[in-house]
Amino acid sequence: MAQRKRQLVSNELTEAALQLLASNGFDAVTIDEIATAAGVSKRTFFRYFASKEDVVVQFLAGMGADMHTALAARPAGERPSAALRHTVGVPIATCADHSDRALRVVQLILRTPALHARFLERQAQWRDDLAAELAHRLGRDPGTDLYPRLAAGMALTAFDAVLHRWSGSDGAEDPDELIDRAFAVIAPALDAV
Amino acid sequence: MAQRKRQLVSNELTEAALQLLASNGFDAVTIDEIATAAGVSKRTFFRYFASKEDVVVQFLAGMGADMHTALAARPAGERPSAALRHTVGVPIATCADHSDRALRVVQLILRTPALHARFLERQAQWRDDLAAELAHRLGRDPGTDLYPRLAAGMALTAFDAVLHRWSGSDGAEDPDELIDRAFAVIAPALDAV
DNA sequence: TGACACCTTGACACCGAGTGACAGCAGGGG
DNA sequence: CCCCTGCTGTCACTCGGTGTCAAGGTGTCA
Repeated sequence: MAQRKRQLVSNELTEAALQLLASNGFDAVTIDEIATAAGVSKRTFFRYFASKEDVVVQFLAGMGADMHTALAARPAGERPSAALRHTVGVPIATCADHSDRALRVVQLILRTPALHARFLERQAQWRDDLAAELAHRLGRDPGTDLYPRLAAGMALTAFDAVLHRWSGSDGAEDPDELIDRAFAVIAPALDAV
Repeated sequence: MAQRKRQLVSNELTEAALQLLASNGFDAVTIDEIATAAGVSKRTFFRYFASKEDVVVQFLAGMGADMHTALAARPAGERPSAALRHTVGVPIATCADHSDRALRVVQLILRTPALHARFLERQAQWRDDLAAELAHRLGRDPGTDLYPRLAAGMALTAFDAVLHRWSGSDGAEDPDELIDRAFAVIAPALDAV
């Protein structure tokens, strides 16, 4: 009961925030306005989201965990380029599925410096997680070997480039094809011993 | 005359900020404290720096421009891996030269989420600049070709990994050797047609 | 049904980052 | 000597974010 109500209020808040921020710009909207639009108080907003950026970036919250589990689930002997391509494919597929909303959110993030910074911070966290998983997967020591961190960074660089192009083309370009082209570029480095 | 005084106040502010932030932590120091320590008012602080993060991150301000000009100065026929390795070598050399101060600043940035986010934002700007220069250099169209953005991203991934290791080892590891090892990993992708 | 505990909420006060406006104070040139 | 310019401190203000407290709804047990 209480859980469902919490989820309801959270959705209401996210809905109001996304609509207001996307149409008026990030800085022109105050948290009081978002909260009022959702029918709650400013104090309640901060009981659901840690910051103004959070209500937007949390939209991409599960992606990190999704990628980590996706990488862990790949067959053991698979080449790193293939494993990472499927890993990065997970959040991209999520975007493509909800392309209407995801596109608006991504464009808002990439165009707003404060949001972009938070997004990059989250990506850095993803990179650390993927690097740890890769090191474990390949039996490499992350303390002395640069490869895991570099490989995870390259995969996320590809992810970022694809996202950038996808948002720049207003969703016209096919994300899956873009990933394939990006991984064709970085694969030689990922698979070289 | 006025210019020299401006520079003097700016240095005073940076000095006070770096010392206070490094010893007390980013969140525990207010701008009033920094300004008072430098002998000016809070309002004057904001006439020199746009934000609390800025006073730390601006320490790395020139690096972006330095890398851009360094890349533009490389011989035309040089392989991308070699050109980018020298490009990334510039800010690393700057760090190594002022290793005492640079190390403290980098460690502060990597350990403080707000600073890390701003730093990543700045790196993203560098990547855009380097990608544009690379595209111009190689005669590629950045509108359709993913390579320039990916190559710049990989080079900065290497930069980031090196910085991380350098700061994690308290400056014990040799940055130049770390870059060489990192570029040995990513070079196959940079130089593949 | 009533009493109790628990959770959520709004109201209020508060702090710190950041900005706009204004007045005062230096120095440099006429 | 005066005026113009640039820098500065003060003040008042907005907004993001947090701690506290009292009030209201809900579920449980007797």
